[in-house]
Amino acid sequence: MSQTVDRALSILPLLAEGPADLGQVADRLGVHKSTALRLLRTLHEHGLVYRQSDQRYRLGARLFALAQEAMENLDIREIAHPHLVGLNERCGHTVHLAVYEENEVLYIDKVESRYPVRMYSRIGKPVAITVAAVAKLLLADLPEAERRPLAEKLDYPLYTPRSTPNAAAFLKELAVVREQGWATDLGGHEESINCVAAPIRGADGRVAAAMSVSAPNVVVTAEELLTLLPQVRRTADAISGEYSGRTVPRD
Amino acid sequence: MSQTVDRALSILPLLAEGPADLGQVADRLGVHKSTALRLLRTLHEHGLVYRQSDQRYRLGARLFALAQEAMENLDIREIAHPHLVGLNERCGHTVHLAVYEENEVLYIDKVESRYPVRMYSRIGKPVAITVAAVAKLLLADLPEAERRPLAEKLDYPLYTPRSTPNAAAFLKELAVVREQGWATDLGGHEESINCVAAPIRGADGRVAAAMSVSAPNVVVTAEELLTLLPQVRRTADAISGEYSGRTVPRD
DNA sequence: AATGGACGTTGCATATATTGCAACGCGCCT
DNA sequence: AGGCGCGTTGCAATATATGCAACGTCCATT
Repeated sequence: MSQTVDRALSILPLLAEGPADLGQVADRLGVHKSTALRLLRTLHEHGLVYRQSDQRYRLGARLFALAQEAMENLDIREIAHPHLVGLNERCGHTVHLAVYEENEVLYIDKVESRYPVRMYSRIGKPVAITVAAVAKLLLADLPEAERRPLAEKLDYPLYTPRSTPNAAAFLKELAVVREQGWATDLGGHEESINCVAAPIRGADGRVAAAMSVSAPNVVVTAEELLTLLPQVRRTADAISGEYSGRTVPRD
Repeated sequence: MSQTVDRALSILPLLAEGPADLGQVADRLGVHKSTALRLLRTLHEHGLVYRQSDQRYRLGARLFALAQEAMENLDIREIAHPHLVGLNERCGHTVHLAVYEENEVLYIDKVESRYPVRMYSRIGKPVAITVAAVAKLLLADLPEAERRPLAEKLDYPLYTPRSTPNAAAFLKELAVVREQGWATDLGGHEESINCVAAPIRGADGRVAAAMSVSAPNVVVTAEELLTLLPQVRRTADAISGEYSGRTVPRD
């Protein structure tokens, strides 16, 4: 909509790939070097871009600060955090909190497993949307008109033989998940990792976030993990109650 | 330099404070609503801004993703991380990694204390530059021509009675730190928290990053914490060796 | 030591993209 | 119903971003 801003913002993902010099940036934007220079300068003034000692540009520090600050203002995260920690203390496994946003599901909080074997994930990173238990819950609650086109637009990478293979299977799974009110990922993303997840609902009853407990096979079997389901649901419900303003936090 | 981009980017910190609607954004930018709308739309297309269900804008998902990617490109972080974890396993306290960038010092990694009492800090957040042990190391190594003006430009907030009071005291402290090759913060930021820090150097001998161990008085006294100094320095040196390509990581 | 090239930077004229305005549509509350 | 607040759109005016060409600097090559 705004060409100048559009160009400037296009620089960011470009630099996310790695540092680049002025010429490279100008080329990839398809603009004159002087134009690229001025855009980079503006980004620089705002701290989004940093000029390292070899004169090349890379993403800047303020980006972290902004992301961090924004995180803190996601109030669902604030409300949920103590509950996630509590659950982690009780069961010991990795606990995740995720939300849906613009065709993506992303982790916004995480409490690490207290077992030595941990799973790989990062808050802020988009989730494997076709297999993750939290993603199933979040997508299952989308309006039909949004869910179907999205499902058909997605890629269905076969992380493992148990990964969701295609849109049809995914939509079927989502229907099951919506019905039962919880979801699992049994080795669909990484062969040896299982997850159980439950939805967190806002005042309007819509799914506002989802949380999960994950553990590798070497620590607990899938069956054992499933015995935690009631605990996970209780925790999610507690968060829902607080988030929707029905209950107050206990101190 | 570029008015349009400048305005657009000014929206980001504004939204970091919390969600805002179109009118608020326009007011704070000092532009017409229609202008603000178009800027927000462009930011939206790039995923930096998200429109929540109540129509208000807040920072979007791609910002998190970008911040993450930017982090990953800081290769010093990658190299240092296992060392930080190792040190944390040995001493149990909170371990921080920080770098200097554009008149700021910021944490880029952190391993949480294993004691129940933890200190408050966030990666991505600018550090209390006048008192933090890591900041002293990073600034102490700046060229004189850069260090002095910076020191004089800084504010010297009195977090505690032991905070660095002014530029003169700070520059003196930096000279000591540069000489001895390590730094401390003994209750200068928060009354009950002490830190010991050591520098990480690149191939050219310049300080590329700094790491610290922090613990509250209730866990260990300042004297006890200081006994960890050799360990901290060994860890920092190990990272330096690997970062500068002199040694190879042991696996 | 001299030369060539690559790269970043600046001033300037042009044209294009951005701006503010005014009007419209929509939902909400009185 | 009617008025108000808010977001949205088309348009004309002009402020603004753009590409160009020239310059400076650093580095590698002859």
